[in-house]
Amino acid sequence: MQTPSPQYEITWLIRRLFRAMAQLADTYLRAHGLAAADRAVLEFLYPDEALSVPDIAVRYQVSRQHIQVTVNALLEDGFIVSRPNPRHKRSPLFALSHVGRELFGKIRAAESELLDKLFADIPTDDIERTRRTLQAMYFHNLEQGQTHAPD
Amino acid sequence: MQTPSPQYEITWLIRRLFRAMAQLADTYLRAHGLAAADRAVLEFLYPDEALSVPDIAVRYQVSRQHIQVTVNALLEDGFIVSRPNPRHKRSPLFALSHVGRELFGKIRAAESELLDKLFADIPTDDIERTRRTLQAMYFHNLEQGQTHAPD
DNA sequence: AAATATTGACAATTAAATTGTCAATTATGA
DNA sequence: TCATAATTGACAATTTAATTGTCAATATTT
Repeated sequence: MQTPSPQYEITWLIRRLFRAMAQLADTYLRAHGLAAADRAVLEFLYPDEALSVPDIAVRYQVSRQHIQVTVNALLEDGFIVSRPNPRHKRSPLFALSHVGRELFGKIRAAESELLDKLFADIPTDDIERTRRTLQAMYFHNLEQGQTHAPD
Repeated sequence: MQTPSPQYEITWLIRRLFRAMAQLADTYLRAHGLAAADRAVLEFLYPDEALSVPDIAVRYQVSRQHIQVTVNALLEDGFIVSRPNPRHKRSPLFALSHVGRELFGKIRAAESELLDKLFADIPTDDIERTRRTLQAMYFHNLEQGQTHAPD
């Protein structure tokens, strides 16, 4: 009945925006044969980080078995490559292949056009503050947050 | 390789935060026997709005059949009540029951404590700007956005 | 070396949602 | 007004993303 707090509205908007974005993303990800989890994996590897399957699962906060399947498929499709892991002899590290990096770059480029339109009316300063606020929320969550580790 | 634009980071953070929030919410929603879709329906009705099943489906951007099932269950559990719809004789409007309003109020109260902690370090002005920015993104999306209407 | 933990592979299951279909209304427009 | 088109609720089947469980192999720790 009362107006909800801005904090509450932010969480509400995050939920609504996520759905809207996911729906839009699905259309163009499918065009490349990718699902949301594939995209997440490529995204984690894009900053030239080589990660193991359990590493990615922890970051994505998803079961390692799920990421295992995703990674195996991406490997099969040639979007990522495996290399030996100095810290675990059994569990290799994965990095983007040339093809994978090119693909993800293309996706990012297409998205950046959409984003420019989406943020066209919003002052630069507000964009930066929004980024900082969400970043702080995310850090806060990582500190407190229940780790997804039933294994 | 280059630093991503703040716009991109915002969308990335929305995706990550959604997952983190959903995981947390699941734990306390389950305690009341509710799923995410139940919560969404109660949330849409909380501002004393009476909506039909198709109305809710459009707002939640989800198939009307899915909401139909959700609404039927909430009705059965006594969290919502139906009343005649002056604009459609066949499709009733739904509103929160006393019990439903009380339940959702309790959920909101519990959440507001979590939110206070989450936003504790963030300046009020930044919170308000973040809200406005996300709101603008959401409106923008609603205007352009592909309506989910395969029916 | 023995005990413990992690990992990959595979299978079964769950949960949220979509899609399809049908009959009954309800709205529209010629 | 009457015929036609669209909407709605009910039900079923299917899809998809993900979890959970289990096992053997390998690593790590004590």
